[in-house]
Amino acid sequence: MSLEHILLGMLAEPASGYDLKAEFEAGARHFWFAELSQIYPTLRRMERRTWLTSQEEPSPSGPARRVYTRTRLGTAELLKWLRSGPVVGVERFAYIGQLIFLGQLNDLETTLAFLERLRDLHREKLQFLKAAEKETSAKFAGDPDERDGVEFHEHLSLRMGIVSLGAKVRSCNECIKRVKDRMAAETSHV
Amino acid sequence: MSLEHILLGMLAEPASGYDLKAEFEAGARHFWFAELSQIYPTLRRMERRTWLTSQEEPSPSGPARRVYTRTRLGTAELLKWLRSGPVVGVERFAYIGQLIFLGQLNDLETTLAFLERLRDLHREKLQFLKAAEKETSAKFAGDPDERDGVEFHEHLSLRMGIVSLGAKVRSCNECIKRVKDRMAAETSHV
DNA sequence: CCACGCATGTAATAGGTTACATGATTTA
DNA sequence: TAAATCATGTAACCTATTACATGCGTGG
Repeated sequence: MSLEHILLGMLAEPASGYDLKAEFEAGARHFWFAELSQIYPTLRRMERRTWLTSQEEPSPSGPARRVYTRTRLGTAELLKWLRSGPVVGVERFAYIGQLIFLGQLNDLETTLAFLERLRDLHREKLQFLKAAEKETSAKFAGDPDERDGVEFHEHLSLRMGIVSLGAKVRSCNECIKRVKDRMAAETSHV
Repeated sequence: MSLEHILLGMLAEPASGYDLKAEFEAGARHFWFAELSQIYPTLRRMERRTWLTSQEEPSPSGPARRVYTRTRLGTAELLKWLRSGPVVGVERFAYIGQLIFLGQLNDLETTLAFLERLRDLHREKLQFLKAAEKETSAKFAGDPDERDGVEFHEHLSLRMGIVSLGAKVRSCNECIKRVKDRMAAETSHV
């Protein structure tokens, strides 16, 4: 399972399940996501495996927080995962299937609307990543070398997301052009 | 669930579970994948819902085949799904997390090896898609307008995959360059 | 007093993988 | 006769989503 390893990575500093969920919402959302109802039992399981320890802490506002700390064993497991090479799981892109099957409808107007909507969805995510990059690069305006290792790697991951989402937007635009050309060709020689 | 809709789309022509699995292996693999042990019960469920009907057919080689045919109800469901707009599920990219967490190791050699391996994995998939595009575009060398709607849409989906994977390869190369620059900067002013 | 944010969890269900079971026909 | 391909399925398990339950503290 990867969620366990993602949580190990996020637990460089001690945090509660609630904190980790907030981190998914705030920034990690572009590469992973988990519900609280999955996070809580997963943390418990990891504690049983002695990858984590937990302490209950009173909260200034609300019920007691259970704060998890990564153990040496947990850190060792994380390193093992990182050194095992990139984990590229099976990818499932329903919208690519939809695009293919729209051929059975053969209504280019619908295909066009579909592609424009898809482009807008990609564009929204792209804006989010670009905003995040702008925010961090402002901090290192003078000398990008000042970034520490963690910040440098975070920046790499943002660059990856930005380049790859930018291409998705462009690929939608390319397809939109192809559809428009085909529509024009159809009306002209019918 | 999307697998049901993917199968509906693939059943433009009657096919068995075994056939559908083969189609996933051959070409649909770049956007979806399912095991036989998931396909068989799913087809049965769809039949109970009257989206499909099935007939047993003797096989020339091997046990009887259960061939599924899409009903008008199944087709209606497919169209409903297609017209509901692009389905962009939650994306989980473990390797982006790994790249971020490699910052905690802060061993640029390991990051470099990771990125090179990731690029090679993306490149392999890209080669597969490019080969598929070449194969089909050879068929329509003279006039691309000769493609029917199905072939046209299949081509669009290939273009999307090629542009987007190409960008992933490039984003790896960009990151590799950044890592090398940082390594050079480190050795020079230490 | 009610809504909202903080905080933890369980239960039921759905989606997906791995392992196992069965048996026919073809090819080496 | 053994292995490979064809063909269908079940069972156990893991992963993930949705719905539900509980309760504290703060601000309107």
